[in-house]
Amino acid sequence: MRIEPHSPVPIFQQIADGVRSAVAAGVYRPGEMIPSVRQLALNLVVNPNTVQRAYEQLEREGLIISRKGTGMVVAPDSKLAARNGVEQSLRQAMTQSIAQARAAGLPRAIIDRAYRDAWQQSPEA
Amino acid sequence: MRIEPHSPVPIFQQIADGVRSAVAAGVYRPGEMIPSVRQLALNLVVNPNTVQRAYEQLEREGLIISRKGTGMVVAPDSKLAARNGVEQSLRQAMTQSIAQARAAGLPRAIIDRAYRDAWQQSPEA
Amino acid sequence: MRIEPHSPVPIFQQIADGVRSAVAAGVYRPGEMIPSVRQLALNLVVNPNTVQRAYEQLEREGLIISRKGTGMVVAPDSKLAARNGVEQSLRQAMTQSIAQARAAGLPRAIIDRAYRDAWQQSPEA
Amino acid sequence: MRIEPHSPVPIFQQIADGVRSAVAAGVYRPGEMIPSVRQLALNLVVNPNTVQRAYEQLEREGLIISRKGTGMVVAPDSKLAARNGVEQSLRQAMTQSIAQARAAGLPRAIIDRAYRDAWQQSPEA
DNA sequence: GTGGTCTAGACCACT
DNA sequence: GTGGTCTAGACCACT
Repeated sequence: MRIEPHSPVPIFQQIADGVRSAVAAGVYRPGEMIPSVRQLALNLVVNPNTVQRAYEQLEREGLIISRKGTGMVVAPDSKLAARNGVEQSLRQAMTQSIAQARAAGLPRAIIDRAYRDAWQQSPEA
Repeated sequence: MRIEPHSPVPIFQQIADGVRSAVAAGVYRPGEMIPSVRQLALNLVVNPNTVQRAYEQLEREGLIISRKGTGMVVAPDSKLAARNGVEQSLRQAMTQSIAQARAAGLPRAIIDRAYRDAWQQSPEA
Repeated sequence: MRIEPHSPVPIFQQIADGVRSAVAAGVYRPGEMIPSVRQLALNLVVNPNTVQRAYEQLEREGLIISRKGTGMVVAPDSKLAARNGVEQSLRQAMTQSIAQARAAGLPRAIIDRAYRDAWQQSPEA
Repeated sequence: MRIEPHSPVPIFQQIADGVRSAVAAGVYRPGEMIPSVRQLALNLVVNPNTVQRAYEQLEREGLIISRKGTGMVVAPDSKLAARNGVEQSLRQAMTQSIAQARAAGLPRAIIDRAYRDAWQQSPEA
């Protein structure tokens, strides 16, 4: 997981997105523990409070469960929920991108090609 | 043009994107004037300073030219430049969206469907 | 609104409860502004971050709306929502108190008297 | 006895409350032994240190007495003391709940109904 | 001035 | 060591 410090997307949001994605991909499975607040903060070279905020959001979403003194555990049935969350934000981004492109008068051929090219550039899962 | 005040994308950026898109679509043509800072600020319910910042960015991009005392004019040959700008940001957004979805393990069928659905939801140009 | 710094209830939670209560009571009405983060922090002799956290929670509950550069506004229809929130936490506290008292074998007469006495001690609204 | 791990009330406090309630109810009688630290920790799925802290508090209150090598014994005359402790915390909770509800403008009818409903929901002693 | 995010550093409850 | 809360202080976007 990489943090882009100059992105307009807040760092804590990037962290939450990254962990959600990892849960969706099955990197962390229900019942497993995810990195501790302090550990992940060290890895990402980020303040622990920032990681804490990301984890709080994921707990509100029901993806993880916090246990004092023990750590954070991936919630049961969280994989599907995470996948849905990722798909939802994908759809939102797609819709907005395409709407903007069409508003600017880009022809369908151009947009379709952008989509295909994006596929080829993205790393395989 | 709509402003989303809670988006992580700064408002001035959203405004710049919107105007660029309008130039690309030919809504504003080379030599024509675009809305005054105050006028657009009123329309979007936004502070004039914010519009000002957006216009400064577009001027740096060469899409518009300020004429003292009269206002901002669309630069000659700006339509193609605007189109290219819009396409570029489209490609960037697509690439990032798809990369995120694949990282989360979403299968191609899901992503393709999201793309098709996004097309149907977007208003015709 | 008073903060009890040694209460086990977190300060930010006490602040959120206090503002929710004020909205429910009609002290702040829909469309009106509530004290700024910094102002309330000064009043309560508390760090601005702590107030910020309380306001974030209220925004998630839909009771208030934040506007960058302007301040926080009470949401429309928020009074009823706030009242419901207060009533819900009242019921929860009551249920727990009574359950504990009965578990300890306190007779109904004692519990009823505690309830009546509590009424007399509480200040009129 | 149930522990709510996410309650703002510290776990050791919840445990102390539970044991005090049991003594008040006569579940544990003067001279009898209460569960060992380890045993109760296992039951509640809690760390022994936490139970230890709860017992220390009860010992300070004079409700239980530690006998080296054998365990904790319920103190003589402790039943009445425990009852008084439970009643006192009941009154405190009631007073605070009602004060909060009235501050939020809830009418008496609503509060009375919450009280009656709480009675019906609580299990018989 | 106003909200939003972040760092640095501290203390608490719990394991 | 682990999560949860809080202070002090800074910078950013927006009004």
